[in-house]
This record gives sequence, structure tokens and C-alpha cells, in this order.
Amino acid sequence: MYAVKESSTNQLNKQASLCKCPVTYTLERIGGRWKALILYHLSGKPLRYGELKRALPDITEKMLIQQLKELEADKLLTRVAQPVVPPHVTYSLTEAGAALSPVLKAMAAWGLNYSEDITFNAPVCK
Amino acid sequence: MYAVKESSTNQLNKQASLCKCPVTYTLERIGGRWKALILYHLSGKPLRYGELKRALPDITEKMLIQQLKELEADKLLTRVAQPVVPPHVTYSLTEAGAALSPVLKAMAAWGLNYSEDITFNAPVCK
DNA sequence: ACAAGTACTAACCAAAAAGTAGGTATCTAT
DNA sequence: ATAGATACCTACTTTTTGGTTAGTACTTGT
Repeated sequence: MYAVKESSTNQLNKQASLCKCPVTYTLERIGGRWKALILYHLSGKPLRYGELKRALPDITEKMLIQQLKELEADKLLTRVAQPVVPPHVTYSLTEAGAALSPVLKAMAAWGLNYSEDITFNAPVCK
Repeated sequence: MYAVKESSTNQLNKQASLCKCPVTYTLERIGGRWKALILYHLSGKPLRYGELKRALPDITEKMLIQQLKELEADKLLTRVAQPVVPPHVTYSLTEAGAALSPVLKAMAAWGLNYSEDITFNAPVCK
């Protein structure tokens, strides 16, 4: 996790967009290659770190941890670590995270409808 | 518009995600800093290039054109150029683009509900 | 003759996102 | 004694996204 350069035009436009449009705000929270997929997998039930990792075979550990940390910081999910050894950590959706379900559903519906060019194999986010 | 490196892990994961999850598919189409904002502005009525530019004062011309070209290639909007001089070009949503409205609405609703930290000034995407 | 408006295009560079390759500590089973 | 499992962490590099600056051609208004 690198520091962002707060004075960059990119950052300024980002902040401006966030205050202008709640859609952009939402996009900032669930955008990127992995976040929607993580949220989807947690939508059924809470999962341990290792379960998530096996559910998302292509993600690297660095990416998984990084995305989980960001989602936690954004209060979309909760991390519960039991102080045992070997470690036992569970991730689950917060209310805000669970409330994204209609958004994911709307996106899934559109994606399924308007993509003649692609056949989805699995899983279909619901 | 630079060429992407098709053999990169990034690209491979992107393609894999696209085939695995319609949510990711949708996200790829409307993600980024500007696309949702452009779609929002066109949702009311078709606009000329210059009108869009004035509606989005912070976007640079390069970004605007680039996003418009990508949205056009993805068949979310249509570009109609009248062969006159000075040029007269109009952008409007396709059916697929208009069908994104429930998605944008769901995102706007979530964004408005779960952002105590931010007050949106305008415009509120609907 | 010159500025302003139309809708772009291209070369270049900075910043962010994503990926690679290694590492940590503790415990249990072999 | 070593291997595998638990859940991470760090330094680094590659790839992609976004931004800066300059330019095009043609017409109308001053």
C-alpha cells in the first residue's frame, strides 16, 4: 500500500467527483478487479481468509489482503481474528456491505443481458 | 490510447474475471473516473460534444474524447456527426446505455445512504 | 488580418493499480 | 528434523490510467 500523492490532479478530480456524484462514490468503493468478486463470495456467508483464497484462485495473497483491508477501512466488511495459534480470521459483510446487494444484482442483470459476446461460466453474482 | 499488453497477468486476470462474473463485466464498462458521469449527463437528452465539455468542466478534452470513444466502441452510446463545417456532433445513449439507468440508480441510492462522511453538492445521478 | 468557435489528434509523462518474489511466526503431524 | 498449514508482510517491478501540452482544419464575426 503506497501513499497517494494528494496534490495530483488525479486526486483532486477524484475528490471532486466523489462530492459531485454518489454513483462515482459507490464506484470508488467497489471498483477494481477484485472487490465485487470478494463481496459476492461473502454475500452467502462469512468466510475465513483461507476459504476466500481458495474461492478466488487467481488472486495473489498481496492483492487479497490489500482489497480486504480497503474494504474493511471502508466499513464494507468486518474482520474478526480469534487470538489462537494457528490464526483463525473470519471476514463478513457489514450492513453497508450487505446493502450493496441490489447494486450487484442490477449490475449482474445488465451484464447478463447486454453481453452477446461473452458466455459466463461461473459464478453468477446474485 | 496506448496498446495493452495482451500477455500480461493483469490482462489475463481481467479476461478471466469478465467470463466469471457479469458484475465485473459491467464494472469494466462503466468504471473509471468519468464514464458514469458522462452516462448521467446523456441520460436526460443527447448532447453535443461542446455541451458535454461544458457540463464536465474538470475533464480534459483528451479524457472526454477517449471515454466517448470507448463508450461508443462498447455500444453504450452513439455518435452522430453532421457533415457540416463547423462540425456538429451529437452523442446519445443506445438502448444498452439507457438500460444502465437502474444500475446507476442503485449505486446512487447506496452512495447517498452510506456516506455519512460526504455531502454531495450536485448533480445527483438519477 | 486576426480572434474565437467547431470537434478533434498526437507525443509525452506522472500517478495509480496490479503483480512478483520473497519473507515472518507458531503449531501439528510425520 | 522437516513439511505443511495458519494468516499475513515487505520491497520491488510491470501495466494501465489519467493528465499536460501542443497542434490540426475550416468558418464566422470584428
